[in-house]
Formats: sequence, C-alpha cells, structure tokens
Amino acid sequence: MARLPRQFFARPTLAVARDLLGQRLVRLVAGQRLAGLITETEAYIGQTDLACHARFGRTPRSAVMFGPPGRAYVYFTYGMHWMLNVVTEAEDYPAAVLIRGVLVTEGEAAARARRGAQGHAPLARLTDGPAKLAQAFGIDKALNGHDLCARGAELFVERAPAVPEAAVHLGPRIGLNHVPEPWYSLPWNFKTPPHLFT
DNA sequence: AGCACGATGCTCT
DNA sequence: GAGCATCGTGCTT
Repeated sequence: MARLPRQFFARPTLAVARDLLGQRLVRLVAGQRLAGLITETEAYIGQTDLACHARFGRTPRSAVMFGPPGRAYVYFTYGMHWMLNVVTEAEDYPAAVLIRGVLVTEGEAAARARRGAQGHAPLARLTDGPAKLAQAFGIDKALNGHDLCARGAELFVERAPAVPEAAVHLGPRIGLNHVPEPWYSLPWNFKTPPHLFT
C-alpha cells in the first residue's frame, strides 16, 4: 500500500482536496492500525481567504500552515473538539485541507470504543464529522505538525482507488459564520456519498 | 426530521 | 472579551 508522497500535497489546495476523496487515512496508535476512506474534505487557502486561520498572518496557531506541505495541522475548537487538516502548497504559502469525514475500514472496534457513548452509531455515522473522526482516530494536539510523509509516521494517507468525477459533490464550506462573501459561499467543500465504498 | 441550545477553553484583536 | 472550520441532547412538528 503506497503512501501519498509529499509531492501529492505540494499542489493547489483545491486539487488536493478533490483527490483526497477515497484515499485511506491511516492512524497507528496503541499498537493498532486504524484506517478509513476519506469521504469529505474542505479547502482553506491563503491569507486572503477570510475563513482561513491564516487570515491574521503567521500566529502561534497558524504557523504549521506556513510550513512545508504534507504535515498535519491539528487545532482545538469549541472548547472540546480537535480538527485534522493536511498542509498543502509550497512552504510559506499557508493553506490546508480539513478532513471532515471518513468511512472506517480497519480497526472498527477500536474506533467505536474511542467514540464513547456514540460508539454504537451505524458505521456511516460513526466518523462523519471532523471532530468525530479526530476522536475515533485518537488525534489531538500531540499530532500538530506531524509529518505524514516521514518514515515511521503514526498518521499518514495511503493510495486507494480514485473517486469518479460523477460522485464528487461540491458545496459551500460548513460552519462558517461571520465570514464575508465571496468566501462564505465558495464551493470549496468536497463530498462523496459513503455508500460508494460499500 | 429538524431546530435550538449548551458545553467548554483556546486564540486573537 | 468575542468568537469559534462542532456535537449531542432535548424539544417541537
């Protein structure tokens, strides 16, 4: 199973977000392998994107986005949730793809256990949100800046069959609130129905 | 099935 | 001090 190389991430963010659909997110934790096919992604692109955390320039939180591509940008929000992004484009250009959903294919029991009270949800609902998948995969601030392309990485993406164009649905990004147009409505959310993989 | 709301703490002007 | 790239519960239709 080939791992996606840094070159994959060092491309325009919209292309990376599109192409990540169907690829396999892998997490090695507690001596176990968890994996899931990516079903939803979202692009955040540069300092001019007023929805992007890099809109205030380089800050302690956004610093990872300014770094080299292929690293994890993990941040904390709403007082309780962790979000996983993958840094894209060239170094010094702040951009990333938020992984918003996966369909678990390996380590289902462990993923369910990490989801606690929601662990009995149907598989398609178990990890269909960014905070849900972070919890199920044991992703938190310890992985911020983690190099997904390094040997021995504990979090990475493996090559899997591409999702056909007809199964890719574009839409506005989710959960933005006081973001002005045009950023509020740009179709930078990429989604594919989970039943495609079953 | 859908909406409103509270939880809870970090980040930045 | 305001605002979150969310989720689960509990209430209404």
